[in-house]
Amino acid sequence: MPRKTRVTPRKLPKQDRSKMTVDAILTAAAHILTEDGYDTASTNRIAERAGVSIGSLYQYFPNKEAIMTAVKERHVDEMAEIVESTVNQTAQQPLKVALHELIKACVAAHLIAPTLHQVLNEQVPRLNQSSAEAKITLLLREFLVQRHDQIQVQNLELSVFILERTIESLVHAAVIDHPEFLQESQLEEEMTRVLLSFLSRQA
Amino acid sequence: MPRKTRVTPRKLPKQDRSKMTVDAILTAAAHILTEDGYDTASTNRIAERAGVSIGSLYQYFPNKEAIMTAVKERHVDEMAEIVESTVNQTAQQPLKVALHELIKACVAAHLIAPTLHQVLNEQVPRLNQSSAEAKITLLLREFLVQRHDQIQVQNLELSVFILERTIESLVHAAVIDHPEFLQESQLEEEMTRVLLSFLSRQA
DNA sequence: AAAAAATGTGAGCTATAACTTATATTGTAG
DNA sequence: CTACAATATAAGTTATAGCTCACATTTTTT
Repeated sequence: MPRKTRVTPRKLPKQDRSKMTVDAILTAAAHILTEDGYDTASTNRIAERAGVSIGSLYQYFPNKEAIMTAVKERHVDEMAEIVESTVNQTAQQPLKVALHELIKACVAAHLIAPTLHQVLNEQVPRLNQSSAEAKITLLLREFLVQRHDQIQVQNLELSVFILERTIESLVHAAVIDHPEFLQESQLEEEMTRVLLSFLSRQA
Repeated sequence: MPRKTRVTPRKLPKQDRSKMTVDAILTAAAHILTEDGYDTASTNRIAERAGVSIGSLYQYFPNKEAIMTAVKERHVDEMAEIVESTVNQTAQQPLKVALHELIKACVAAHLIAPTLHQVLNEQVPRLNQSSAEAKITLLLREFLVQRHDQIQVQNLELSVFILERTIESLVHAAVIDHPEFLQESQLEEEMTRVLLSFLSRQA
C-alpha cells in the first residue's frame, strides 16, 4: 500500500551550504513547535526563523509533513541513543538493576525535550512510526530475550508491548503533567517494582 | 487564567426542533471524524452532513473547538457510564475479581467507538479534560480508597495515576494497533496480574 | 574562464476553511 | 390574530497557509 504523499527529500543536500540549510530548517521547526505548538508552525514561519527563503525549504522537503517527520526522526534518535547505550551497559547486570536503569534512562530521554516530545505526540497529525521508535522496540525485545533465564514470559510480543507502552505512557504523562512524581524518584521506584513483578512472576 | 475562546454554547436550544439540530450536528461530526479523521472535518461539511445550514451550526457552537469538545464530552460520558456501573456492581467483590472486571469494563468502553476515541485523542488539537474523564479519575481513587484494607498504597495520588494511565494506554494501544492481544483475553489477564501485584505487594 | 550544476530567493497563486450577516421561516404567547 | 421570540438559511467575507515558479547567485567542473 503506497503512501499518498512522499516524505523523502526532494533533493539531497550535497554541499555543506545546503546541509546547513536543512539543519537550520529542522532546528527552527523544533523551536517553533516547542515554543508555540503545531498550529502556528507554518512553513513560511519555519523558513523565516531558519533565516532561509521559503523556496529553499521546498527544495529539500516536498511538503510540511516531511519536515515534521524529519524533526521527529531527529528527536527520537537522540532519545533512542540514551536507551540503547543504557541497555548495552547493563547487559551483564541482574534483571532488577538493569530494569531500574532502563526506566531511569527513559526518564532521562524524555527530559531531553519534553515539550517537543509532547507536541510531536499530541499535536502533529499522523506521523508514521519513526525508525528510531522501531529500534527501541527491538531493543526491548532483545532486553527480554537476553534474560530469558531470569524471567517468565509466555507471549514475548505481548510482554514487549506491555513493557514499552507502560514505560512510555507513564514517563510521558509524568514528565508533562506530574513532575512531582519524579521528585525523589518515586515513580521510577514504583515502576521498577510493577514491571519487575510482571516479568519475574511464577508461571 | 481565563480561556481564550469560549466552548460553551452561544445559545441554548429551547424547542425540540433545535435540540434535534444540535444532536444532528454532534452525530454528523462524530461520523465524519470516525470515517475521515479531523483534517477533512470542516464545519461546512459537518453542517451539510447533519442536514443543517452552516448558520444554524454557529447559532449553537461559537467555534469549531466547541463542537469537538461536545463530541468528546458525549463520547467519554458513554465510556464513563460503563466503568461507573462496573465499579458500583463490584463494590463488594474481592480486589482480584473487581480489578479484573474493571479492566474488562475499560476494554468494553474502548470498543464502543474505538476509531472516534483514537481521533479525539490523537488528531483533534488541544481538547481540555472532559468532566467525564475527571469522573473516571475520581472513580478509580474511590476504588482504591474503599479497598484500603486489601491493598498497600503509600502515595494514593501516585497509585491512581499509575492505575489510570496504565489501563488507558494499554487498552487504547491494543484496541487500535494490536487487536490480536485481546483474543482469548490475553491482555486482560496479564494486566490484571500486573496491577494486582502492584496494588497488593508488601510494603 | 566558461559552462554546468547546485543552491537560494520571494512575490504571488490557489485553495480552503472558519465564521458573519442579512434575511426568511417557524413556533409561541397574550 | 398578531407580535415577538426562536430557529433556519446560504451567499459571501476574510484570512491564512501550503506551495510554485521564474529568476538570481554561488559553487564546482572542465
